[in-house]
Amino acid sequence: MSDLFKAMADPGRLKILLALGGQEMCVCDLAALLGVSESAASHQIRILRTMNLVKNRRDGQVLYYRLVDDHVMQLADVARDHVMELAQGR
Amino acid sequence: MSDLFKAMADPGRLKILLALGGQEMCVCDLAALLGVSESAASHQIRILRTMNLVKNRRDGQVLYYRLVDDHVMQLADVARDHVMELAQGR
DNA sequence: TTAATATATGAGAAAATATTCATATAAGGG
DNA sequence: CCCTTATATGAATATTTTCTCATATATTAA
Repeated sequence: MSDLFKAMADPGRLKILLALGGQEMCVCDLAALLGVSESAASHQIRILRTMNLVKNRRDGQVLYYRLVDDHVMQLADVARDHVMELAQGR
Repeated sequence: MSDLFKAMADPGRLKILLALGGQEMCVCDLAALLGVSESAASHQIRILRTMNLVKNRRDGQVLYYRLVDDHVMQLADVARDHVMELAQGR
């Protein structure tokens, strides 16, 4: 379980996951989204792949990534609630 | 949001949080639970305190820690589901 | 088959995190 | 008061993680 949270614990990886909740994206899109090199984006998405949070589909030269299931979005929803409630309380 | 996941991304901190879901515990209990020094446990719980995941109550010399709200347990439940489903699928 | 593009990966440098050890604070008991 | 216990914290070290750069693989186009 802590590995799952670790996968979501990096701001870049979390951005990737949230983006993939809305649509498929390739590595180059993700690199642009994060403002990092494609190599760095590839290293990050490899972690998400290794942990079975995302899977891909090849279309020609391009690999399109998406979430494997809905748990990531559920986790994000709860986390958002938590953060919003904290922000309220001050 | 990624900070919240980061707090839960360390196996020791996650153990602490899960334990505190069931009952209040002091630092020395937590150190024993994790099998680490009380100093190390204190450093870890400070992170959880700083991130507003736990709060404490003093009773004499002892500080009893507990979760601030139910979000942590909700996150743990979803994470558990995810991990179990993965384990099924192979 | 060669060249070009997209992605993956290994090795090492750089950055972040955890642990240990020493010391500090806070409370209670003699 | 001093002593003990519980916890906190700072600094240094140890460990882990992320990024960069070079190179490898896969696919398509020429």
